[in-house]
Amino acid sequence: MTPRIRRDDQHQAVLDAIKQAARNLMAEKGTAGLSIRAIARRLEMTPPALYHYFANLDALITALIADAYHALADTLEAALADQCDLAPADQLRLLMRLYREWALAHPTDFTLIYGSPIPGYQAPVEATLPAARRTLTLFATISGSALQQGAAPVADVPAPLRDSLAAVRDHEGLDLPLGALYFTIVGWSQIHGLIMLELFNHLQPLIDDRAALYHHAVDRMLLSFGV
Amino acid sequence: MTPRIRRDDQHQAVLDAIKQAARNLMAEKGTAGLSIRAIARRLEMTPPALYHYFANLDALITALIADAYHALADTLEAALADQCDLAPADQLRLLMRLYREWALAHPTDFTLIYGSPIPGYQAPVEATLPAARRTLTLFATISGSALQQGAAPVADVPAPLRDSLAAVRDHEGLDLPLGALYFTIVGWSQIHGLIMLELFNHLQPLIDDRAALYHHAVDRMLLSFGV
DNA sequence: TGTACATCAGTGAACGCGCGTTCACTGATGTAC
DNA sequence: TGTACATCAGTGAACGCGCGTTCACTGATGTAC
Repeated sequence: MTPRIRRDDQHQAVLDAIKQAARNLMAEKGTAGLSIRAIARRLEMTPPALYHYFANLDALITALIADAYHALADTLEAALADQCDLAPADQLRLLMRLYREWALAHPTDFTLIYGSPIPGYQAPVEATLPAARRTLTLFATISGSALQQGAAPVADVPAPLRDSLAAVRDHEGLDLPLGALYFTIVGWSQIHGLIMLELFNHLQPLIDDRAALYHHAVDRMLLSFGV
Repeated sequence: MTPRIRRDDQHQAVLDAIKQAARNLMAEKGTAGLSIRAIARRLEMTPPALYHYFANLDALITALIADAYHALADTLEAALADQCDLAPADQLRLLMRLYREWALAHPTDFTLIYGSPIPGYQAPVEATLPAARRTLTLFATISGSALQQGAAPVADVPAPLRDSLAAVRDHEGLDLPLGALYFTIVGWSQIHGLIMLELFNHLQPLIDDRAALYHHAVDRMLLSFGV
């Protein structure tokens, strides 16, 4: 028995409980539900007790954002690890389907990371960017494989984008043609639009079968890149 | 002189001032700046005075949302009216460029209508949907012309979407092939994704020349539909 | 093993703040005859 | 044109609420010798 560790475990358990309570509150009342006092109430603690776990409300939000990015990346990576015998193009298709499904299954977390900025909160980039990049590099890696096997050659990269894309590639240590990265960012942005509109109920008055819309849009987008 | 009208004008002027103050506050502090008391403070009125102009805070927000939709549609319509001699495909390109430019020039309004729902506020659909549809039908109309003149035939519409699309077409009284409406919704959603990511600063760490990214993505998307 | 001490988790009271909304009211503007 | 009345805009006080954060504190848990 190493008591020191037991105390740390306890600390970690309460910390997790706080974050979970915060997530539940957000799911129920949106980002406005995110308050020190509301969380304390739910956990039957007093508000000041939370300050043993987070320096302040912003630190809590930052942790939730990082968690959400990681949860998304974990889900996608785990699902893909099970399917590594699939053809790269199908892996890509799967990835994009899972991206949407995660967003719809975790609207709160998805809104937290990709929705409007929370009023009065400014995310410290260094704390969240690495977590955010995980999903992007996963997309990029699979895209690279898929494009290599595609019928068409990798798309030409517009000149004004080359430097930025090369910087990202080098920073992430990716071994990919720039065209694959270009495709990744454009493709990801485009499917992202469908998801955001669906998540915020702008497609609901237009289309009943939004899954079909999404899947056809994905297929069409892949096709346009020769995947 | 018809005094009755002068009083109405006065009323309208104050009403406009309230909405403008609300927009300014939102631009400065985000949606959290939207409060009866803050607006009253800025206009050097007392908070209860605002209740002569709006039943409550929600009604004010609803008005702002409807205004934003109309402002966007007005801008696009006006710009296109000046360019009706342009080839339809170029009109479409222009429209998409203007859509992004309006979003970036009016981040507050754009976030209000397309960003995360405001906590505790539920938009009454009947008050905002018609305004929202103006932009969509504009896209659809131009798309229809562009596709008619395109090299490729109009895209096949996936079966699960046909009923929904036909319902929209009939409801809006549009005289278009369903393929044009399908293209409109997919295309609009996709460019919407690029804009949302840029607006919320998710592209900034990746791409410097985001206008180039957007314009190339638009061209590529149009190409994939044979425009 | 026992004891003195440090660390940590949590409490309860309090701070100052901003919020939406209501109410009874005053005074000005417009209307009807 | 003049007067009685209705309508409207705005005030000031008050309601009850929730918020983040600080502070001095108690009591338990773990550590060092």
